[in-house]
Amino acid sequence: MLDKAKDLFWRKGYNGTPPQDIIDETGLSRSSLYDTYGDKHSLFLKTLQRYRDRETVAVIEHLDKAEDIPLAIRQLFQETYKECLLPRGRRGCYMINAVHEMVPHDPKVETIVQENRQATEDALTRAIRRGQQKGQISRDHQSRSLARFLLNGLWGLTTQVKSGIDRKLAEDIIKTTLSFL
Amino acid sequence: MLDKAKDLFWRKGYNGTPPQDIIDETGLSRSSLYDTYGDKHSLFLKTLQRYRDRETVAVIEHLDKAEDIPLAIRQLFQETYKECLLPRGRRGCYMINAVHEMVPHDPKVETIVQENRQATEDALTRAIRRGQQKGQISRDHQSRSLARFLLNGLWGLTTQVKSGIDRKLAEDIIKTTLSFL
DNA sequence: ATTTTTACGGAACTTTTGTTCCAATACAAA
DNA sequence: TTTGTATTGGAACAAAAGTTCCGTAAAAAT
Repeated sequence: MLDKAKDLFWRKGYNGTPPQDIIDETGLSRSSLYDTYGDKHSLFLKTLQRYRDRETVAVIEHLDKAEDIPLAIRQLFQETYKECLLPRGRRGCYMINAVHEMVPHDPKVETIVQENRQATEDALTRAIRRGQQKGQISRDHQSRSLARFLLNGLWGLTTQVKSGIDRKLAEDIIKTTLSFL
Repeated sequence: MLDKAKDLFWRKGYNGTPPQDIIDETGLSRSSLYDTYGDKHSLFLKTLQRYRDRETVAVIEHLDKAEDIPLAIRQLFQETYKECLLPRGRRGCYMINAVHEMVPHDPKVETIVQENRQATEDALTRAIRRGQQKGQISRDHQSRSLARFLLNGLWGLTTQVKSGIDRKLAEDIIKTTLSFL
């Protein structure tokens, strides 16, 4: 159920998804929806937390378990690219959509997004530090600065994909970005 | 008038700005608003075109006139940072807000955004090519690839600022990104 | 088997949103 | 001065959004 609601919010945004759509998509009754999840805003928060608990945690594990760090980072970029496109058309990244639609006027969403951002930066930093120790990644910059740089490129990529760039362009961006490691 | 409407859309988004707010902010009467600008969507398109005709054109001129290319690019990043914050709080970049809120389901907005993106990429490419000829910028990558890379970093930055990163973090990202030129 | 809890269908209600209409007023051109 | 043209204030409307309520049915617990 939460996944279906998440999918709707993902593709059409929070404001673009009326309760009726959620009811149609999930098959849940109107009253059950409100009884179980509270109002629409609470429901959205639950889907956002669910996203963090699944997707973000998976990314962090992926990085923490990686042996070949440059490869793991390349995979992260490529997976992010795919996730922004599928299924059913350009939809961007759930967290970053939330940044744009909700963060400036929604403290609860802001908190989740910032925690999420920080956790990802930390995981990237750990991975890069290990990569530097292994000699897989340049030591010209501090691991944390590189992590921030990569995260910035990743966030840029999600927006570019949503704006409609084609696959070749995306790969050129990824290639150039990763060449600096 | 268009600037006041633009400012509202910028801070609160298209869906977050009801006609009443536009009326209150501009002092225009309800009927004049609809007589002069058509419906809300047409009004939004006009503000977006206005943004392109002013801000984007200014960026392109800035790049095309620059002598010290790395400096000009640094200024572009720093100006973008400021523009995302002021006035009246984090608001991001007008074009990129439009990407997130409108592009996936609005062909007219999509067209404007893509033209805008392409024009900026082209201007960055010209500037980088000149910088490479002058020996100010590394020739390790093609000018167009570097331009795409920078644009990606710029778009990432606008989102990060909107998400609430502080000044130091923004400067670290800018510094690392520009160090690869 | 009976009580308690949970879920459902659907009517109904309040706001908000986006838009139109019209009569009255100001303004410009003739 | 008259005549035509914008501009305004504001009422009014239809549709959509978000939420609540309630009587009934299904499920679980006792």
